[in-house]
Amino acid sequence: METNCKNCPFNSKAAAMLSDGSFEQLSANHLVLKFKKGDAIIKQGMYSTNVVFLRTGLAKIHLAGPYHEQIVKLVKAPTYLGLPTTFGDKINQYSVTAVSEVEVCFIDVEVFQTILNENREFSHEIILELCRNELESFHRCANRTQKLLRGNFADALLEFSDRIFMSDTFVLPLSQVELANLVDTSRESISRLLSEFDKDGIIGMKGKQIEILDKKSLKLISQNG
Amino acid sequence: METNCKNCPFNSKAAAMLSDGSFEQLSANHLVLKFKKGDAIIKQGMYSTNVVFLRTGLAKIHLAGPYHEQIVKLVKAPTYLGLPTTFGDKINQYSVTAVSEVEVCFIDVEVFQTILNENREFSHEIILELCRNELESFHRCANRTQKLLRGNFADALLEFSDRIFMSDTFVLPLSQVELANLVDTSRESISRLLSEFDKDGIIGMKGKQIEILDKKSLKLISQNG
DNA sequence: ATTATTTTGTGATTTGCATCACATTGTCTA
DNA sequence: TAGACAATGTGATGCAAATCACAAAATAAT
Repeated sequence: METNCKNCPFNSKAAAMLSDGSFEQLSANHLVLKFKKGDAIIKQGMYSTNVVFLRTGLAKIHLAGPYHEQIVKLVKAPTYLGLPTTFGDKINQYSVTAVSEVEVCFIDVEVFQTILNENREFSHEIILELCRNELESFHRCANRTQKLLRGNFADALLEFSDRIFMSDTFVLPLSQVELANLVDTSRESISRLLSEFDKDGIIGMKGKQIEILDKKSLKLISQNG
Repeated sequence: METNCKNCPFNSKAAAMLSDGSFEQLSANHLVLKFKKGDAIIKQGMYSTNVVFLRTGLAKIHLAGPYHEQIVKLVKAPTYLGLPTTFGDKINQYSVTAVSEVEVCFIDVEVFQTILNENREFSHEIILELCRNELESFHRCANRTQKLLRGNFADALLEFSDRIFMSDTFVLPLSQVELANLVDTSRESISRLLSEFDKDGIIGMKGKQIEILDKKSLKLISQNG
């Protein structure tokens, strides 16, 4: 019943593709910007006519939920952001905020559209990426709602380790409040859980520096309560 | 903070488009089938090389969650189904089951691909539809996890009434177990909630026949606890 | 029709986690 | 280098909803 990266049928390619053929037309028409940790890259509710390509760094996708801000996911370069909003009514439907130093390209939708029209491979990759996102969303949502807190938080840690940083040691990229909004709990529960995992020798923690000591256990916790 | 259809920037078009220009090439290459309520149209884990177009009827998209089957959403014709799986490794990543009598077209991916390549408008519409789905997913997930049970169930009833049946009276398309799996609760809670809403005059209920008597209240419940 | 089997209704009990309420530490800034 | 403000740690309490445990309907099967 468990869902993880191994089950995922896709690997990201669309992002890397642009460096291939159609890069030239693009490079003349994009704007590269740097953002600092905490800066807003895309703001929900704002008008925008750009697609954003995250070149380097980490960002969080978040949106206003009924009661509090919801962090949908943490994304890592390279990836496209803001497609849904720019193709729609051009009002951003979610926010994206830099979580580390970040480099992004702002690409005008018209230009992006043109490339999409003229490059079948590219548009195919974009479709793939969107399909992948949809599936990911389904599974993420099913997990979040069915699993207990411990499992969800274990998942978050595993994702940081395996997908985001690809290392057993990393600095927590989010505050406890943000972690709570990512995993759908209270800040206090995150605090308690971190202490607990640390005490149980599952992770080592000094400040925001984390080391995954017992990935086996984490995976077990992910599967059970 | 509330998210509902009014906030949704998109309206479904891609599905209807095929009847336009590129319908001919398609009609020679598709297979129309009928399914009865309860029949599996797409089965998670099965190999498939078809895109499915739901022509008429209702279907549920569902997948194996960590602990029980999760109903992602109820969909209504016309819509495409199974894109993510057919574009990926051709293993269905979710199931789709008929919830009413249903007519579907099975379209070979190759053919679908060709149309996509040769028809920019169509491929654009597909991209739009996928973007729309992604946003919908985000919001749905944020709501499900943040709202209390009453709010979520109120939403489900409102969605049936406003989006699926477009009428204040309808027959519940799902069993209580299914409703529970859609709204992330236990079957018992659904039963209690239905009784409660009935007792409070918010809905009228005889068997599975439902009438929304007080939509105002339902919307209030949706917003608060 | 009559039995079997799946759905539904409703109480009693348990529990995971939010919430409240502070103490403590860490981080900016003037 | 204070002083201020934000981020964290941790206990005590409360509550929404799951779970357990059946009875009663409703459907399906024979």
